Amino acid sequence: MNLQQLRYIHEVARRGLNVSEAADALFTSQPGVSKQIRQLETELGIEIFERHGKRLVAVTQPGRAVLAIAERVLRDLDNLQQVGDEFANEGVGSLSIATTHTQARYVLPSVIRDFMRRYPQVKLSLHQGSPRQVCEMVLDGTADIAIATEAIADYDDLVMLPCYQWNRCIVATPRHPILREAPLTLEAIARYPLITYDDAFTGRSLINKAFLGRGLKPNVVLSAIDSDVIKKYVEMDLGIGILARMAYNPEEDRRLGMVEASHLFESSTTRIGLRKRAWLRAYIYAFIEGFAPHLTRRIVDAALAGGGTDAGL
Amino acid sequence: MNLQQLRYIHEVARRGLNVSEAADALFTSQPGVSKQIRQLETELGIEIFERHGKRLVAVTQPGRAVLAIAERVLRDLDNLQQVGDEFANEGVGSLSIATTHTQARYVLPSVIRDFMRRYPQVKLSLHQGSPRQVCEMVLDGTADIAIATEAIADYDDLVMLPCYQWNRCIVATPRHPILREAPLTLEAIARYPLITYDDAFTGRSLINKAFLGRGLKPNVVLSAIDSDVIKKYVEMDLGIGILARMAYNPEEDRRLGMVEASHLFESSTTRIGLRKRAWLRAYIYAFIEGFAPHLTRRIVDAALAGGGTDAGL
DNA sequence: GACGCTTACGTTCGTCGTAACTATT
DNA sequence: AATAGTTACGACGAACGTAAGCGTC
Repeated sequence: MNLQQLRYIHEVARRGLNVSEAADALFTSQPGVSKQIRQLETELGIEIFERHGKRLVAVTQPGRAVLAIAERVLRDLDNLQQVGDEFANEGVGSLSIATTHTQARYVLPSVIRDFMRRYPQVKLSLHQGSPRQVCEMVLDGTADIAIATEAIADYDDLVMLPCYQWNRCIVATPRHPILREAPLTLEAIARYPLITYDDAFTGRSLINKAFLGRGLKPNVVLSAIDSDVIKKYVEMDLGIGILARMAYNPEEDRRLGMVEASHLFESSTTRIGLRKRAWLRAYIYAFIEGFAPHLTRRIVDAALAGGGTDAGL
Repeated sequence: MNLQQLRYIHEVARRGLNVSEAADALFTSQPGVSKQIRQLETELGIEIFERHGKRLVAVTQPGRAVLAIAERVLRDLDNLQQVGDEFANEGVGSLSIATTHTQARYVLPSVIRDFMRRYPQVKLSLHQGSPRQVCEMVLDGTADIAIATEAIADYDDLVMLPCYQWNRCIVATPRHPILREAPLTLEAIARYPLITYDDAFTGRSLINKAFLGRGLKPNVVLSAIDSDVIKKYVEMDLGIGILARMAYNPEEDRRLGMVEASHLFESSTTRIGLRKRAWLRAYIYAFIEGFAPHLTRRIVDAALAGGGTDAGL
């Protein structure tokens, strides 16, 4: 048994049981991969892949178990490399963050500025995507950490740590009557054309839920995946906007009026997502703590090791 | 990086940093081990071991991290082998149980009889030891599962699953006055010479606690590690015995009188201990469920994966 | 007939073990 | 002086790549 064999079966499984493709991806020859796989199967005394004649057509039941363990081993090898990098060159390295627009634009800038000041030698990269994409980037190693609000619970191999809670506000053109409603109600909001986030983004699900709970059918005329688009169209008076509170800045957004709407919606929790059992470089812990001060190294470690999710909050 | 290297550093660390000894244990040459370790260190870019001249004297800080991960990888390789064995030969294999006297003698016999009937092809072995030894047998792979009551909480790499609760009784010669005390009190018990379990065995800690809680100083004239010894000396009227309730059998123990004492002591919980993230053969799940019916495969798997300990009960 | 996996074979690279050497206690 | 680890070197074996063969779609 050796590591190559584990890499091979993993890649073959990942590539839809196509050995040739896997071989290419691993920069080696197809017969080599084929042979190593058979060898592993012989050694373990089981078939990992089901074959129709010569073609691989499925993963057997023991194969699934083997693949699951193999994957864990490969992740751990990654972790070993990480440990090496960490100590060989403390403070030097890279940090890849996958996140959504709202976080990247309105929440992270100050955190990142502080982080870059403290770790000038860390190459930071920011990948933007949907909450789902963001999680998958972490799973496949493209990113080290994910930051998002939605759709982020259903990955077995991710640990999700709550960072902060936030709620929404209503924005409209400065003299819009909605700004003078007191008290502000969902019914009042539902009377106007609405502009807000796309489904699956930035807590949109809780917006839907609130209206649904009162039997209201909001007239969403435009759904965007980012706050800036929403603001732009609200400025043009296409409708009123439901915006994440942190996306409104009285100085920048002088052309918009704003009223708090926290009492109308459940608050959303933004979370950090990490690969389970990952080994993190020291500066990653620092970044996390910079973003969510209650997430100390101790707490993060505990969550990474066990399954305990909602530590803190 | 390869698996040998991980095996080497693990064995060297385990053997007190003695490379020659590790080489012997791994049936290979000392220079080979030495070289592979250096190679791994070079590849990772760190020192795993601290050297004084040529001698290894300590594990460095990164070394600790590396060793921890390496160990996990090696365990996973073990698991792979297990998966192979399981599917290659379902129902054939071995099961090694590490436990203490009380369990082996009074609780397990019926469980094991049923198990052997159902899995005649499984070679069963029973290892007896102190609770601490029992846990260590599981950690180093000598045993698959540990069953014990005491001192079983403080191993990070073990998952402990509660199986059943039990309490104590008092045994004495048939006409002993303690048998007629009503209600039975700790004060009454403390008046007589006592025979009970050794510290660190069979819930002794809770016996101490009960007396201490009432400010009593029991006169323990003999502490044994097994129930049979206790009974024997109680028969000889050297004192009265505090015994695990399940160790008294009215038919076998006709020469002893017994009274319940559950109301005097906290009840103890006997637990099964498993290595975290172990891959278990199907019959092991069956054995566990035979012993503690609430510990279904689902529950055991959940506990093995995460850290969640006291599932059930 | 095109694509995809396996078998066969020669080359290469890596690992292992022996022996000689050096450092530590 | 003895014990323990490193360096050096030669031999073996395992893995790889190329080329040809066979099955499946």
